[in-house]
Amino acid sequence: MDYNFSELEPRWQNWWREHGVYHVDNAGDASRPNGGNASPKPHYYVLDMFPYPSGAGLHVGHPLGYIASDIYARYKRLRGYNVLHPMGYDAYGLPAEQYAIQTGQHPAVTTEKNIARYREQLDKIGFSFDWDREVRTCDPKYYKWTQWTFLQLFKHYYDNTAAKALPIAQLEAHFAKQGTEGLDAACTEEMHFTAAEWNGWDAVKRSQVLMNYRLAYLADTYVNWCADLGTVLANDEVVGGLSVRGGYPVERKLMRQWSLRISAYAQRLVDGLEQVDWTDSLKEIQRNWIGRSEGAAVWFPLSDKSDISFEIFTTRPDTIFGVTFMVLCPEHELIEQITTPEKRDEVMQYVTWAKNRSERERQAEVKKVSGVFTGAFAVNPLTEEKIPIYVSDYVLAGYGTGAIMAVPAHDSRDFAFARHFNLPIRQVVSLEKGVTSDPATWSESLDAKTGYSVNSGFVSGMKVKEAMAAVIDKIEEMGIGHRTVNYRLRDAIFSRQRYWGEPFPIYYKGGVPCPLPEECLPLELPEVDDFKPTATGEPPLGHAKKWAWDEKNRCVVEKEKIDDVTVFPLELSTMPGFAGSSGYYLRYMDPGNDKEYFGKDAVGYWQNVDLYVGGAEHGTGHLIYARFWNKFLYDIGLAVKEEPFQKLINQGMIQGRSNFVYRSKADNNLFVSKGLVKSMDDVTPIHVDINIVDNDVLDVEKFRQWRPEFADARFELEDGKYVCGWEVEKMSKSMYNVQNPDDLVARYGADTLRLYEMFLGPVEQAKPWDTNGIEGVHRFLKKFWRLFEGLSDESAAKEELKVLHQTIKKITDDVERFSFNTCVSTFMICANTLTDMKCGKREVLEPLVVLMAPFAPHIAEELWHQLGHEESVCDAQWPVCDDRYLVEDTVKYPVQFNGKMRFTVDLPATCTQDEAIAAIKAMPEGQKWMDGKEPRKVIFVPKKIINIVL
RNA sequence: GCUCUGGUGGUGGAAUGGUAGACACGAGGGACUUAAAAUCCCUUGCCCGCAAGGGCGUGUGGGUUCAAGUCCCACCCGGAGUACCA
Repeated sequence: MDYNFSELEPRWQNWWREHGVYHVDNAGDASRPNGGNASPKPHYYVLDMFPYPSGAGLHVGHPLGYIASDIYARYKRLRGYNVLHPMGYDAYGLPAEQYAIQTGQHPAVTTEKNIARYREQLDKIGFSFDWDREVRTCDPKYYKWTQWTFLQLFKHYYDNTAAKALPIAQLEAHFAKQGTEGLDAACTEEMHFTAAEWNGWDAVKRSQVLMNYRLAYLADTYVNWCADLGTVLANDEVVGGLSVRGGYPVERKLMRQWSLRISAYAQRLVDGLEQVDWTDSLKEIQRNWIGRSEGAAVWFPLSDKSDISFEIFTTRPDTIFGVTFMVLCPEHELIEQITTPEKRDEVMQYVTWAKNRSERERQAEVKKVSGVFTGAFAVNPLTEEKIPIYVSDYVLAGYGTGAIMAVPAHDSRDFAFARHFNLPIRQVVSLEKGVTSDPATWSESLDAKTGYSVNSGFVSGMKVKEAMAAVIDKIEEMGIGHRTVNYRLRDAIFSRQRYWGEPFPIYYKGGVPCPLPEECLPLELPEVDDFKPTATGEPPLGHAKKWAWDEKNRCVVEKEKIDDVTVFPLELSTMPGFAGSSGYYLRYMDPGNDKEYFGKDAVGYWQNVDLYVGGAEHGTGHLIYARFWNKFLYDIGLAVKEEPFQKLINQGMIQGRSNFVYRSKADNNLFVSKGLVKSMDDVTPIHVDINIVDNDVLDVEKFRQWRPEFADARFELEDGKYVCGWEVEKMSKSMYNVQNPDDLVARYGADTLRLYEMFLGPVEQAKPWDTNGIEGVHRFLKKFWRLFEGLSDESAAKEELKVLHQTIKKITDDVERFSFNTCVSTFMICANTLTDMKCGKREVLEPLVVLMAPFAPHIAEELWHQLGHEESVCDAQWPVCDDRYLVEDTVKYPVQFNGKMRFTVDLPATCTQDEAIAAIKAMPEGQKWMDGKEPRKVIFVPKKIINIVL
């Protein structure tokens, strides 16, 4: 019987579903249908980044990571683990809403449709997902807990002393007792007040103060406003001044928005990277994004109004003797106060200009120097020198204090500014002790943190590192500054002026945001008749008729009923895409729970994700948010591990491989085969659909049918074939290089697709999709199948068992290190060898089926049952390598002379160095290369190599 | 600019300091067949040579080592991240 994948694959997929083969229980969890499985099995959690179900469906790049994780999940299960391997959908998002604006189709409808399509595609590939645990971020039963977490964030603040989140009530108690005295908490701006002041304030004032501390807070902040999307965006959603989604321009704008005080967790987010098993490059991406830098905060007083001073941050306190000017960012609040009357117009003009520039203009003109003198002077606290204060947009409002001390000799930006405005440049660091030169002759500043201080008072002669410490000590002693750490990481803007997202469980009572009672969650997304902003510029929820909170009856009511007595307006923004994806991995542990986010037993059992697989593009977004979310849930006692993802693998992007035909410029109907193109100037390359090209050979008939304008195309063929050119590009519709997995499953079967995706190369590496090799993998499966046609119960020969155990060893090692491409090769080698040996012994083939099961589950399940088993191969036992079968009597030694390999020699495994040399001397080849000389040195590595140095 | 990656046949890739190119694809040749599909066999890094054999080869140049694709230094090229972060 032939290998009939198209019959066998759907049959087993049904069987798995009917038998609930992929259903997973939490140990001892009585809420599960079968009362829980209290097995002593160790647990293992394998997770894929869940997909956003786009309208285009899956292409061949999406399942790459899913296949890898599925192999590992199945492998772990065969090794006796209780494996959690769930899947769901990141179902809220911009594209569905943009589509709704264009077509009027409700996002819920398109999302539902897209999910169905994704599911259909996923099912065909034979994954071992436990679909009973599916989550969708747009499902009220799910987003109830997203909203709930938001409320907890709203109700907590971050206590730096305790280094964790604590309830707001505790903060209120602190204020009532001692004001801000003794408080070290993360906040938007430093506040100082007494208990008496606090106790005297009314509820509105108190709520404003508390807002300064809440982990989810409402504040006027500079946000990334994208007019085309009609919403604000988080920093990681903007690249180069354009929105990641859609590529629309983004500008800075001061707006009142919800934010998450993720910066409070910056240090823990850095520290946590030490505990996880991620690639160095990904950890580096996160470290860069968090951008921790150590330095000093120093107060500089004004020279004429010494009661006014302002704080700067510097990483180079050692260069304080080289400060020749100060710079404030255009948004700095002191500008108004300090600018001298005669400079006022000029400064205000500059500030207005700088503030109105778009992000993109600013970034595009980084090299251009601009700025203006305020007329005011500061005093260098260490030198008592009077130094001018400038305003320039190269100082950013969002970092540090928005003010700097400029040391042009040792900072390239300050250097450029000084050169432009003709400001003095003073050298205070030199590479060689005491050796200086005239900075006027320099072409660039000396930025390196190495060398020695010069011209620097009491630190002159010290090494830079020592000088830094000495200056900080001095500043602290003088009480004008202190050692400090700054982070680049900004708080995450959490509002979106959008429809298709989680509504905030917040209503406004006299302008004061109030949380909905937790028992009233979820606050369901209302219906609107228009997905665009309202005429007055409100977000789409402004169109909702029933969108007000009745405090008394605790329910959502019609907007007309708003009286600001018992019925109040609800928040009109919705949450961003990362809200729902930040904690989904925890929900999978206990997806049906309607009392809690997830049960204590469930999280106690599964702990955290052992293996997380997904794209590296989430390095600065999702992976930061999720870690933050998890740490917060850890602080409030829900999560049990501080880091959510123990090990993480980034699957490489699959690029498209485009094919081209070459149209003659002289004859618009003539297409020249690639080998016959003399010069690319004579032809126009045209993208051609890869589905009508096979091994770079064009199907000319299909090409004529492909598009009407090619109906009577003529071809210049080589060897009777039209050969196409190719190039690696992004996989996209417009390049006609999108490969749909369904087509391949139909043609070769899911097992072939799975093996082929793995065979393509290392999972983590980016690689072009090229269908050319898929035949080889398919041939292998047919060969493997044929081995079973000669199935016999005879006992296997030693040599046959050796092949088996070599394979067991190699596959086990390679799966452990996620080297799935070499696993496929190993299977091929094994099948080739056994075919040559004509080995159909059950003793050999049965364990082999188990080894294959994670990779090609359908064929494995079929053969497993043909071998007489009733249970699924998923629950078989992973074979163990027995080293006894691997011992060799003889070893084929490569023999090197002076490090160059010359020939090989078969020697007994027990051979000693002297015996080996004697044997080599006895051989004609040995004599030839010895050339009558005696070895000066011999390196003999038993069972590896012999190197003779002459 | 900075950080991280990667650079090996015609192609995808293998090689965890020890025979570079496993395993595949493609290409060439052959067997079976009326023919095709399927299957099987041989050749296939480059150069010299009929062959036996030899030389050269992992981006470039140095180095460490008995031995380097692998480790170290410098440089060149591609990809990704980030970008006035004081």
